[in-house]
Amino acid sequence: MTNRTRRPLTLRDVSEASGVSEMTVSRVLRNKGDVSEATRQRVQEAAKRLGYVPNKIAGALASQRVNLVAVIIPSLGNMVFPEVLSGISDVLAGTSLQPVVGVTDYLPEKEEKVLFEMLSWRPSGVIIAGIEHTEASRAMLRQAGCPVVEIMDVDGEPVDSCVGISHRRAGRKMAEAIIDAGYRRIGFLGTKMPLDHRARKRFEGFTRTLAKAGIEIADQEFYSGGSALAKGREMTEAMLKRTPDLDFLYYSNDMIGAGGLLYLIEKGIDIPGKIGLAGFNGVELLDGLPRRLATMDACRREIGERAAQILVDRHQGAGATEGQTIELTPTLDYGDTLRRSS
Amino acid sequence: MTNRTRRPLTLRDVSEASGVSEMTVSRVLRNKGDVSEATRQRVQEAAKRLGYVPNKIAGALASQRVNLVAVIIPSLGNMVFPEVLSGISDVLAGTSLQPVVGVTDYLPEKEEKVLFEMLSWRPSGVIIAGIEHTEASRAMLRQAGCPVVEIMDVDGEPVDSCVGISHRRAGRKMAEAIIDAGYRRIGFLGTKMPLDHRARKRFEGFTRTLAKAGIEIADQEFYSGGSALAKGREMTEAMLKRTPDLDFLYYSNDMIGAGGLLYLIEKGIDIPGKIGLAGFNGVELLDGLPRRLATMDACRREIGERAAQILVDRHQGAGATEGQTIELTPTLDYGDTLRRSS
DNA sequence: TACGAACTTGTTAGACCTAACAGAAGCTCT
DNA sequence: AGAGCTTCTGTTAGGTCTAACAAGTTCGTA
Repeated sequence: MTNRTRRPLTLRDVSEASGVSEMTVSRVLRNKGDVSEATRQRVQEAAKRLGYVPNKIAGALASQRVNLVAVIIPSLGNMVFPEVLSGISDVLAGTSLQPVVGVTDYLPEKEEKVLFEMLSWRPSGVIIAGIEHTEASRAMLRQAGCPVVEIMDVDGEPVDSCVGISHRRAGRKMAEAIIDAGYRRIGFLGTKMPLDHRARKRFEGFTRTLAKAGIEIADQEFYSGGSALAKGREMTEAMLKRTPDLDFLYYSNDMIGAGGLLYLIEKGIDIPGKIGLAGFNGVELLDGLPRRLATMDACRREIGERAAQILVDRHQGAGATEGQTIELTPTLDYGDTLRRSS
Repeated sequence: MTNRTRRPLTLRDVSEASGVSEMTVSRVLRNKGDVSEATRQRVQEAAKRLGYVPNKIAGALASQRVNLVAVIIPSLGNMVFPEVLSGISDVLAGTSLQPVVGVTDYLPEKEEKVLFEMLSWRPSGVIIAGIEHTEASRAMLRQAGCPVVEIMDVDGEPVDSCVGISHRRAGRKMAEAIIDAGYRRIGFLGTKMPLDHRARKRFEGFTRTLAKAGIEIADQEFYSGGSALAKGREMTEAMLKRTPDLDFLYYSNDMIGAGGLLYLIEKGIDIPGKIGLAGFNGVELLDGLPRRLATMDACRREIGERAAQILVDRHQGAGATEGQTIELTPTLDYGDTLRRSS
């Protein structure tokens, strides 16, 4: 049906095929400006017949508009960022904006590279995870000439706008709930990632609050690599062997928490009586476990939505405020593994 | 430090700042062509000082080269596609090519839209999940003027190249293993997704092979939405209540399989003696379960790598063959939930 | 000294599209 | 009839960069 030429089609081909100027074809294809119904029909028919696909490269250069939003996140390998992404996509779906994602693997140098790469496409906005960046990255963001939204975390100085939760506060809140429930011998299990600032801040908020109550972390262990679920299991076993009198385990993410939970259930240990557990993130996965792990929802979807909405508003020029910070409040879910204080 | 002008910088700004022509600046910035060391230094210094970020839009238009690879997948919401993606990224990381991903949500119309969108950026290659597409999508792929690799599935007629496994064969292989192990009353649990062709093909291969051995699926149930782990649990419970004499459950994916496994362990049922279980995909998650679910690895990472490699080869023009199909062979992992035949 | 090669830089002409304006044709209203 | 609209289409001039070629410079050598 469609002809099999190798030369890519241009507006000119469509204009010749339909006997009007390139400009008119452009107007039809973008639904912009007045074109008579008859002409519109003819042009559309020709474009479809030829299989013409507009060249956005040229369009973007000419119009100085690239309806792309750069979304820069550390990883796709756990459920947290895909969920943020889906919040973003949903909001952008109703607009002319389109997300393009880049992954940094939690490496600042890679973030710098990805950011540079992205900015060289002159996007209409940037959504970037975290509030800690290299000085070069911050300079690029400042110079970008488009709205920038830093997400996930609000503990720090954003370049422009910011949507997230306070991880320090989240750590604090969890510590308070644990203390109120009467637990005293507390172990911490987390990832060995000095560059995961959010995990670090939660840990800081957590330990600081315990310290104020005169409690010190009784044991801690960090892992890297491998299946999080398996690691949670192994680390829990190891830690309880080492420090058998622990009465609470706080995991830096739900996945390792789930591993620990499964291990303890298997061992027939009384949860949350003899030992309490909590994770972080509120991943959907937890719904299917034999018992629901206590966790704290990080508002991931909403973060994505709000961040995207900021860009949409500012794109439309609607007196949208520059530099606003939106702090969301994570909710604590006691699940079945954390005693209630009362 | 950097000046805070709103007007975006161009080559001209750098050329004026360093006193050479735009062309020379371009050469320095792309590391192409001979430029004296002295000039190179001066230009680089100026570019850095101004904070210049090249405009790829213009570059791509002028050079007729866009080093982007469109990667089109149905979803980011389970572990399978991120793993394919990471295979792709790893291979492309060593080249000038860069992946850009689009998500279709298993919707053919959305696939068409995403594909159109992607092609309008004139990518250097397309990697697209699945081998079933609308006629319009197939036409676009044929016309794309760049290499196309369809991935995950080889049961069908690819437009160009193809890397994947045969899901029919995978279903058959699993059925054979189950029959060999002596199971006879078999239940199937899957997703309610008429558009997930790969799951459908596995199911077909599975039932057909059972039929040849004179066995019919004793019960089946399909779900949609919700936490897969929880669904697996619920469906397993419901099915065993309805059809208590089942001696095997085949799940269309590992996540619901894991849910079923946890449920059965909880009930203290003898696995794989009284009842056997198997899933599909070989997700890393399974490593952390109390028992390892039988599964079949779908070679996801390797599929991503091979697909990317094809594009790289063809991009380099290396007498790379057009239209090749690479069929990988999934391996059956008996885990702890499927008796061995011998 | 003149010639060619090697190296370095500049000039010109696009790549394909859109913004802005210009012009033609038809209409309404006084 | 002519002014003033509206509706439709075309023309021109970019947007920013790169390919291809042209031209200058330096150097070694016959």
